[in-house]
Amino acid sequence: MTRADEAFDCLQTAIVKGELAPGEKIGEVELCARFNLTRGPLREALGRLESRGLLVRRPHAGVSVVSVSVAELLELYRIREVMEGLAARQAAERMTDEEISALQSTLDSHERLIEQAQGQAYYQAEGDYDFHHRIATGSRNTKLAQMLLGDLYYMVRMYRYRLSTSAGRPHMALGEHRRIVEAIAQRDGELAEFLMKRHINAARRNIEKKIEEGLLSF
Amino acid sequence: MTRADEAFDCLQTAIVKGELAPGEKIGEVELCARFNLTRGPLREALGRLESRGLLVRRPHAGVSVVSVSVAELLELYRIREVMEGLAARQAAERMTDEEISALQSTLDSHERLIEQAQGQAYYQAEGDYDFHHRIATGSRNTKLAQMLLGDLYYMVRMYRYRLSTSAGRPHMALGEHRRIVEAIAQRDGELAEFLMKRHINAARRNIEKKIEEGLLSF
DNA sequence: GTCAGATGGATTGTTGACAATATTGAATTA
DNA sequence: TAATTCAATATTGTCAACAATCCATCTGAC
Repeated sequence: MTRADEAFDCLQTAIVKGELAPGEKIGEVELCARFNLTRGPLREALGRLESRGLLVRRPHAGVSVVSVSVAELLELYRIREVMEGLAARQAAERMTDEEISALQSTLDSHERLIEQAQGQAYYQAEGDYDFHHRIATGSRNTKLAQMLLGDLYYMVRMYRYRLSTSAGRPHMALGEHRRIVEAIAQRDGELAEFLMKRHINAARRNIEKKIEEGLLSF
Repeated sequence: MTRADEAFDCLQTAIVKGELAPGEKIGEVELCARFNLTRGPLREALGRLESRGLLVRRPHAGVSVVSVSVAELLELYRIREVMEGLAARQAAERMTDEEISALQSTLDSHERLIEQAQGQAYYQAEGDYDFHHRIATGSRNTKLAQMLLGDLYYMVRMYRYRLSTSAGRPHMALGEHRRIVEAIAQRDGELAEFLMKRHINAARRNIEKKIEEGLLSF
């Protein structure tokens, strides 16, 4: 692992976890001091992060974490809907039997986690992330998995940390997950796509509802 | 425009146009000499390109242009199908009337270009690119446009240059384009999505057919 | 008092040299 | 003769200094 990779990981998690506030204009030397880096690798990491849309960089004017809106979060869910629908369909066609049973096992442990840590949003979010992660890789579509895992999920997690809006509908989400896995196990790609799209659509509408209720501030 | 940006553009077009062969392991100093750059900006550009999946970089082992297969090209078309379907739907909902008439105008000029330069694959491909470009931006979905314009289209164009497989069905494609624009003009997002998906699906099957006929070598 | 312009400071962009590591080739041994 | 190990070399990763550019503040005029 090279220094630039370390810098990339550190900065990415820092942005996702909200340790670097959105819109915050932050200098390179300050970042170097904070993460014990030198400017060379840092700049490489900054370039990569800019290319992924997590921060913007104006020439001679410094870098700033991308400032975001709920409207854009909803747009992300629209993208997720179609892309993860495709991922579910291809996963149903291509996952090995071992992968499918492993997926079912993770759902079981998610269920236990939900029962144990009632309302602990963090674990729910992690379980959700695990589920979608497995299906993305199971699609055997390299670019699709790359775009989902490398771009979209990081942005969604960033919003999650920032708004602390991990749905709050764990049981319902788990049930939807089970039905999707069922469709995959039956190798019914069309149904898996339909269910996945509906699942993400429900999550998006849940956020919209919270906005209408005034529970999400901006 | 900074040196790193120049390097990024130069390298990207060089990769897309095939001037840098796939799988070719190329040294940094050679790249510097070729594009009149120093290693600092070059490395930044390399990081960005790696993050976009156009080249791979193993530590202490050099960079090499991503080597690709037709199977992966077909996977790209699967992704395009769902993403551009979404783009068409949102474009139908959100494009301004001015944008729509501009889109119709571009189709007219494409038609003239096809008539004039019969079989000149290059212009057809450029026209096709223009069409999809306008719809992606017209979706008003920042991230969606970014993913399509910044990632997928460059990869597709790379394959196009490499295989010189610009469909060869210009009139049919133009007709499909017209029907899509018609749906957008009528603000029928659902129809626009359906037609766009079918359009890209047809393009993918056209490539598959050529493979079966042995016209595409690898 | 306010706006315009210029200057100083700070920050970014760039460069070249230095250190660390993988590859390649040759030499040795089984 | 083939495989393996070792060393030389070339290439990449890293660093610190230099140059270019922007931003803010200060000064001056209207």
